[in-house]
Amino acid sequence: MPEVTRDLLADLLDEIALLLELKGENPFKIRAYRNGAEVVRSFDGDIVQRAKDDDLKGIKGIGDALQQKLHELASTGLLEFHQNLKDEFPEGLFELLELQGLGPRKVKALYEELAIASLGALRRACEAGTVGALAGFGKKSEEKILTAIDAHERFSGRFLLAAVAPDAERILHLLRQHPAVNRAEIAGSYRRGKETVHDLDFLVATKEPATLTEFFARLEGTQEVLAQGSTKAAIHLQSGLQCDLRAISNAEWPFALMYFTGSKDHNVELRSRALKQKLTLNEYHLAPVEGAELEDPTPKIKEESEIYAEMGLQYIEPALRENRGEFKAAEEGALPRLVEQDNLRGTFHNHTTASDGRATLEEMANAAQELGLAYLGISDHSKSSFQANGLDEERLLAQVKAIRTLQTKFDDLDLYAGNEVDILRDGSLDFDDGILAQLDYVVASVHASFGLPEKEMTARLIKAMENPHVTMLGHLTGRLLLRRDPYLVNHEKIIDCAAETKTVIELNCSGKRMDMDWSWWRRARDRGVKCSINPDAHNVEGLQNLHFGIRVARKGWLRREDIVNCLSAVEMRNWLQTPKGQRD
DNA sequence: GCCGTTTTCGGCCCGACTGTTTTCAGTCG
Repeated sequence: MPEVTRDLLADLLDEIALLLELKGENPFKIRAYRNGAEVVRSFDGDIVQRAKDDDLKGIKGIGDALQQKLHELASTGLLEFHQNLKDEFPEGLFELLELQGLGPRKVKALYEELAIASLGALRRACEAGTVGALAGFGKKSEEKILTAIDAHERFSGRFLLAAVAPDAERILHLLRQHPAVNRAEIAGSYRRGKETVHDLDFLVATKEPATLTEFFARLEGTQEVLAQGSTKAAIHLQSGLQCDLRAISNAEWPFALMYFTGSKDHNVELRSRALKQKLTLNEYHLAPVEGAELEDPTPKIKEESEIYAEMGLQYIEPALRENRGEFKAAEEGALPRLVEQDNLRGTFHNHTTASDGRATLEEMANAAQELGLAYLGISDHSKSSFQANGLDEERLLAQVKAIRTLQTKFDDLDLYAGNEVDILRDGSLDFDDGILAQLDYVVASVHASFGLPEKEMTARLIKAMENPHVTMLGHLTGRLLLRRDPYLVNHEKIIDCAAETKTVIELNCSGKRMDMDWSWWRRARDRGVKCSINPDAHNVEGLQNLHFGIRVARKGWLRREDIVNCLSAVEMRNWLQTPKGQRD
């Protein structure tokens, strides 16, 4: 039986939704399952235990049917309803659904009419012309499907935030320079600060929309034009990244910016709130519903914030727009003042050539100074990470000495000597306390034995956090975005333990990690856990990732006061000298 | 399948683009 986790419950509900779509079920039933998955993902509490105990009553979005199914799944690890559904379709259909332009209806038709159930079979059928003969398909469809299969094979379809940022900012700059453009912005998940994006959504306010879609379709670096109309265009860049453009008028700007920023769930909630005020909201206006005796607020709204104001809400920052409690907070005027890039004063988890870094201690220090940081912590790997040339006791103590010596060359940059110490399989640490006590701080991380069951992995991390020398926990789940799944950890228990032991949790903002995930930070914050935004830099450029760390921290509702590396140099010195258990 | 300060039944957000169609279905966001 697979281990039952929150993600397992949520993913299974999503999969049911997909299967029901293939069956052609009632779309609202499908939505109910998708919504249920989201409720499970964002539930504040031990949803797995609640499901096991059949104690889900009263959770909004989880009705009788989902309660029963979640209970069955959590207590047995299986769900008969899901198994039966799954048996109706071959596995390969899921792959077909990932293709651009193919939805459940078309996949269903291909399967039922032509028995196509794999990418290979689909490619052959398109090449043979049998797909084009199908009702609802034609010559063009065959070509598009073949192109989509090619794209699918080349790219997984998602990209790291850090990887798309250069293209994103380049194109935004070009749009803003265009003489017919009044305003331009990148909306979508990029604006919301998601750690990976599927595409980039550009928005321009202009009097000449068709000129802009034309301009956009001819951008340098374009591999292929997917669509080009009078107000909308879509391209594939050579990197495989899809970029969409919407061209709208000045008057529509605030509505379109909000609409295309999403998230989808945020928009749905906003629209339904508008309806309760007898207003209808879309990407063009906020207008009274038909028959309502109300003044149309549209003409006076010039900025996004005024839409929220009109609906009696505090302005909700894009980072928070995930329908995870931001509406309730905005209603109560209780939204946090989010941390900003300027608030950051230093950083801790960084490597040098002493282990697997590519820059020397001195190069890293110079780079930190150039970035305007007030302090820099060095934490190379410990001896068990032999693959990363981890330091043994002798080399570590020599490094501490080197850091103290280098410090004499810097007046306005404090250097801290730390270590990224391996948490061994049983939760003990790679160095004994006598060694750790000689360091300014310690990051404790897992680098091996990823496959432990959740309970053991959680106990392993908790044991490490209970060590008084462990300042912070490094990359909590070890995930590598788009490459390696996180190992199993009970986030709730880790967060509670961090609060109790005053252990900081790292927000590892290496582009491929962004770990702990943004969705957990609000909970951690509410329990008084502090965050350290660390780039896990292995070279000088790696320090730049702090910028993305701030974006993800904002997404996690974090304020300046929740982040230890927003402390000033003096405050940090005091903080590190205070025994762990007595720290704020 | 979920939900209820209009409702326990009848709603559930909505518009642009494409291709296959002659008025619309499917997909996407």
